[in-house]
Amino acid sequence: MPGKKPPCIPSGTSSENINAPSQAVDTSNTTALFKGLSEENLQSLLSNSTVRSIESGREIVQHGDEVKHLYVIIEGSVKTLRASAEGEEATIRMLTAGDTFMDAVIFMGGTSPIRATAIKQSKLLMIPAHIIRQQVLRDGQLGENLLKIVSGHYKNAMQQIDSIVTKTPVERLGYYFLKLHMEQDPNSMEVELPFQKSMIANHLGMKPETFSRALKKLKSIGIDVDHERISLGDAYSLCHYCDPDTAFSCPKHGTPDCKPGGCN
Amino acid sequence: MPGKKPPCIPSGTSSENINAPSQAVDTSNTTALFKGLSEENLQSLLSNSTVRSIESGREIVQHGDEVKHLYVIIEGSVKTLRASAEGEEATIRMLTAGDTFMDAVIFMGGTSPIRATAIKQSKLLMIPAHIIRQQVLRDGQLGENLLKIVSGHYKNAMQQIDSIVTKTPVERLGYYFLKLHMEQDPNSMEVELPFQKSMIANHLGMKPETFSRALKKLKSIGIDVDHERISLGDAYSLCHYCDPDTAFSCPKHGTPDCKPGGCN
DNA sequence: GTTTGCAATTGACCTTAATCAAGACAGATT
DNA sequence: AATCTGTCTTGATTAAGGTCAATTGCAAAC
Repeated sequence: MPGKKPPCIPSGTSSENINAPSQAVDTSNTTALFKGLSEENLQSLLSNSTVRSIESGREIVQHGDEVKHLYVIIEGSVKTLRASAEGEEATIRMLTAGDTFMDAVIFMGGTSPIRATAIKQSKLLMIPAHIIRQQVLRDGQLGENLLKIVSGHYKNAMQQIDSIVTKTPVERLGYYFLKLHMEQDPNSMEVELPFQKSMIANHLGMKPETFSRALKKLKSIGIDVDHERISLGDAYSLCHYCDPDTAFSCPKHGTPDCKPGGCN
Repeated sequence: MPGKKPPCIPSGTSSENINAPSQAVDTSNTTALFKGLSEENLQSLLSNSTVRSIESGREIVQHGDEVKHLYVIIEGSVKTLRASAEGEEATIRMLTAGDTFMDAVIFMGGTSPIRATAIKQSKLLMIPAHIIRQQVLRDGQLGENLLKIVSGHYKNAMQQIDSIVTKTPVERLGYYFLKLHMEQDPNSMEVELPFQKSMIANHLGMKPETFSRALKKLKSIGIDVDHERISLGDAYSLCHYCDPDTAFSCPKHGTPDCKPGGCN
């Protein structure tokens, strides 16, 4: 396997390190991490943190690194993935502003089982791992916030497993679109793909070619994708791909037209 | 899809409910959950808990249930899984004594995205979810313990995703055997399958037939499986299926014979 | 306006694991 | 011992998705 060699360059490269200005971080909508923290505890986190800019494509954390920070994305996007020695990748999460990562890893013990890569020019808030670990013992609210965050990741991972094992590529794609639709704007008939198609394909456990063919099949039921714009035929066209779990948080749930995949 | 109907009978069936005798639970080796808790906080958890026996095959939590307890397995085994309406299942975890479940779910918000089923006659300690949530805010140690547990689950889920996406069935099986080998007894040349083969097959994202054929291939490299006994040809025969992450916690790591899958 | 580069698409082909259908085997029951 | 039951194994076939290779399309760079 020549050619595609896993990058072995030490990270921490051409990136400016600024000392954490607490005003640089919007603590209100940025994250569930800071929710409900006392002013004192919040400051204690922020005053120890730094902000760092990183350019697209750079590795933030490598497989096997000792993880020294919890990261909050201030702007840009990042993906987390597992990569095999053969160069094959399995994308775990794709993140945008407000998301955190390495939040779970710092409680795992041992080195990082995942890699994190910037997929856009990004600005990251870095909170030292030892500060987090220390403060969790004192601040129950922080613990609860982290538990909610990590549990959420776990839930997504379980859905990802489920998708890959039990669903066809077309169904996986439909399900992914549905979730995008719901988190972006459940009333709009347009959805936007927030990431590169090949990256989404990998996240859904399929090859770009298969992704492309799946798009074609969705077109035949009224879901048209032009570049990164998805337009839905009618408001219910994605409902077929719904699962009971997602239905629960859907405004259309209960409507006569709501027939999630399994109920028929 | 006739025949295999998803069970829609309310749970909470023929199961004896005993009021939590704290001496019924071995708090020392049972769980990471209780580790380092003050006597007072531990008692506060246990005094509110109940113990329940459940027979093999019974549902403990169904998809969509509101989850009212965190469960600790005192004896027996349990699996957690996601099931589609078509009757297809994706096994997430397979648990034995000392393991906890619904630990993450109670922090997710909403109803349970997974099902839990007893796969052996089991005895469970049930700690009310509201007690846990409440106590996390007061007891940082409990929060840390839960974070470690849930992060561990997340890590396993990521490895599961990775396995299914990037590895062949034989590799997945080898990897699974390796992990069994390491957690059971890294020095023994014998490993025991703790679960039914068809269940392991599902957990690894393959059909029982494929599992069976994978066993055959492993036999040709000296890993022989007779019923639930796995015997290894030599101590390093599973090393080929190792990943850098697992290598890290392997006693053989660093040995000249240690060549994890990717290093060659 | 042309060129270059990358992502996405399309088609032809092939590999792999799922499917379907028997058959083997062990453990329990009588 | 004989039957039954469920699990596992084995073989033949199929279909889904991967692979390979060529092409399109767009956007940035020249």
